[in-house]
Amino acid sequence: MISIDYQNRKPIYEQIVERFQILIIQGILTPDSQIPSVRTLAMDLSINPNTIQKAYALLEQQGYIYPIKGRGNFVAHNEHFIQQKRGNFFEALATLFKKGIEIGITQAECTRVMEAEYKEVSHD
Amino acid sequence: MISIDYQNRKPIYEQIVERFQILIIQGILTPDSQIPSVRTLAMDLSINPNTIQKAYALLEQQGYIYPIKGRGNFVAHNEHFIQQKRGNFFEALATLFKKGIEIGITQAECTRVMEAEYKEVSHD
Amino acid sequence: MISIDYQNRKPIYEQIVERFQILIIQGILTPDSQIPSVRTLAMDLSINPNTIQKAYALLEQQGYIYPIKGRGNFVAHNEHFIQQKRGNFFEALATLFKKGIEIGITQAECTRVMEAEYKEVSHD
Amino acid sequence: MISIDYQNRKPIYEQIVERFQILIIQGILTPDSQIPSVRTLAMDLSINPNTIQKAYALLEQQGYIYPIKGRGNFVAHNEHFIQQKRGNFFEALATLFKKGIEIGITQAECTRVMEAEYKEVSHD
DNA sequence: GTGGTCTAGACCACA
DNA sequence: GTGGTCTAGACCACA
Repeated sequence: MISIDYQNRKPIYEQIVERFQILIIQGILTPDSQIPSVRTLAMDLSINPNTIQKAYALLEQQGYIYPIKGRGNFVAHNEHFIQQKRGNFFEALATLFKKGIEIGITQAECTRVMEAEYKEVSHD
Repeated sequence: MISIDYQNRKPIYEQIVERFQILIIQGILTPDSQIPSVRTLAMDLSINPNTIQKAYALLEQQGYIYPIKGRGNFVAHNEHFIQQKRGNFFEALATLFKKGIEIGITQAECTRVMEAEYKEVSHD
Repeated sequence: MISIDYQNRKPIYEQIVERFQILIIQGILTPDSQIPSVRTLAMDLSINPNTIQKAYALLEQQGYIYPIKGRGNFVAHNEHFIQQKRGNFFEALATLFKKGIEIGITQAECTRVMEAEYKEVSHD
Repeated sequence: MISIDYQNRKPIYEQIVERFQILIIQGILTPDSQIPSVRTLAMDLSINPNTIQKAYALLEQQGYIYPIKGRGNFVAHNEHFIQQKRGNFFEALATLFKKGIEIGITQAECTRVMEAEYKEVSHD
């Protein structure tokens, strides 16, 4: 369920954080269910445990997961972070539109891209 | 015309590169016009000449500017890179929409953001 | 595998870039294999790490290598750049013949040089 | 008769030197004929007189021209430098073939380029 | 004065 | 340990 894209310029720990965020928001990982241990996931992805550690620390800090000492990490039940994610998205979108406007991209061109992406989904 | 945002996580040299790209694409810097010398710009922004050097080297490599030895750097006349920039934008936009879809953002919500940004521009 | 010619007027970083290009094109450095770290190579050649950094940055930009943060740099698998290199060669060759023609060099003389070089190789 | 290519990475003074060498070798500039003064040529090409000065100094040093104080610079009559030029050419050609061999260019491919260039000339 | 190369050395993020 | 960014400063070729 977690995979790493080494071509991606984003740091690995960030990729892991985002992947878990999406799985939790989409409800694929349900509240109170256990997530893989640091060691297990590190082995599975064959990356440094420090990296997983860092990702889990961030997820905990953001309220996505909670630890139980000696047992492991579990998905929190908190609807709050969906709003955070949505906020981040809208901010990123607005920033991108600003950049597009700077280089002369028209609204019509953006609409075309948007429709293409959303149509693709409705076919699934 | 060039300013640095130290809050920005982007490296200084990248900020400079992007700023020049926009000024050139928008036609504010016209072909064959001279851009500030490495030393001058370094002084103006009070940063190290090496950092400017790096930015200029990238701009040259991407075809935005060309150097004349002993004279300085000049804006190239190449319509080619506008297309590159546009391509990058559309790719980034599509990627962002994909992310939005993953967290349940609707097309209507994206449209609202888009219209807000484009209306702001038409008011200028 | 990498050596520097201080007599050569070419900058050190360029010599390093070209050396790696050849090693990669010849398949001596295979795709996904790791190349020496910036610091290691700098120590081995007893030059400044920044110079290696610059060479690696260029190789990355040209698609010859790709970095994994915190791990190192690796040879990319891209057949594309062999064509680039070939193109560059043919262009350089044509330019040189034009110069030869200007000073009255005959085709027969060029052929003689060519055969000498290619014979030398077949003896290896 | 002299023109400068600013796109060319070669320094201007070198371009001027080479251009004169060719004109002299080809006999277009005949022995004892006067070449333009430093100032005149600098004006015509609208470049720095220092640059012409440097070019003429090199040409004199290589025996292509000789100065007469108060009168100007004149073409020398020396068949010697044609041999030099030829030597340089053959050396450059051999070096280039070596590079081509390194990246797997065949002799047949080189021959094709050579024939194309020489055919083009015979049509003139 | 102009850009280009290089060294020495610091500091940071990431794994 | 690994690469990436940046500063300070020197030295060079070129115009």
